[in-house]
Amino acid sequence: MTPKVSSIVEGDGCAVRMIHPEKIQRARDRSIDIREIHRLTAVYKALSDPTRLRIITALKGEEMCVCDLAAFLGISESAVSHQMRRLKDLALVRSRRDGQVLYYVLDDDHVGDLIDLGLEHIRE
Amino acid sequence: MTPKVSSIVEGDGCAVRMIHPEKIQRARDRSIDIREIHRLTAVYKALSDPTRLRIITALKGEEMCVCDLAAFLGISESAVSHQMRRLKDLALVRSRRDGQVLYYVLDDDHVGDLIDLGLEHIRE
DNA sequence: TCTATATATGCTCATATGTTCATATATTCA
DNA sequence: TGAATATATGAACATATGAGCATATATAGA
Repeated sequence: MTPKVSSIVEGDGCAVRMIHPEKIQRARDRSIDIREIHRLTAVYKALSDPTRLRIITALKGEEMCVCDLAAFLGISESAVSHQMRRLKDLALVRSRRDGQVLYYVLDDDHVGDLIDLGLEHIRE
Repeated sequence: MTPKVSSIVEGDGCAVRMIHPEKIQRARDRSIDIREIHRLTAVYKALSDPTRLRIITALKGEEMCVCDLAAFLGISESAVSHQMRRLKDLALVRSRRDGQVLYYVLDDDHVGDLIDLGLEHIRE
């Protein structure tokens, strides 16, 4: 099969080369809304850092406070706090205050599931 | 419940503050091997960029070549090629050559599952 | 109110990342 | 073999990111 190049000219005047216009059209048809793409990448980004991933796997078991997470991870409490803020902004964790201590928990089972599925992938 | 701070001194001579030593121990007990952590973060990192995520969702439907992906995404073929290399290094895609054209496919159903689960998470 | 403790925040720096441009490689066809 | 096409690669650059330090806020207890 010899593919034939078809070129179209876009609105901005730039020629765009495409070999299979129908494939491109189908890709557009099944594409996910760009806002969802960005929210999705934000979630994966949260899981894409070793520190954050270790935090999340730790929280998969039970709630923990900043101080204990810092001891578990071997990094400063400030660094943990920065990461917790990110995770909180993404609604992956939520906190519960008991006196001076903030306990963090996973906000959602999906997060744990994502990690389990990822593990399954790399272990196969 | 008033937590009591216990401090231990680590091998390097630094005092580490911990409120719940038993929580830290349990977190250690259930912790994932650090090598797996890094492989896992690499996979999530692959999904954490809008361009790559759109590439993967496009390939969820059918195989596509660099040229068509570039047209679909609206970015240069070089940029696509760089990303395909990353995805290939992570074994998320594989390629099939037909003449001058390289067709990429998802190498693994898990990747698609990861995305579906992520979508479920953000849509709930 | 004053002090101690637990966590958060702003700033900064080193490093990582994504894209572009120019160039290289690989394949097809004349 | 030489030209054209499809993709890959390397260097450069702008931006993003994670962590540390200093400082701020919040809560508890004296």
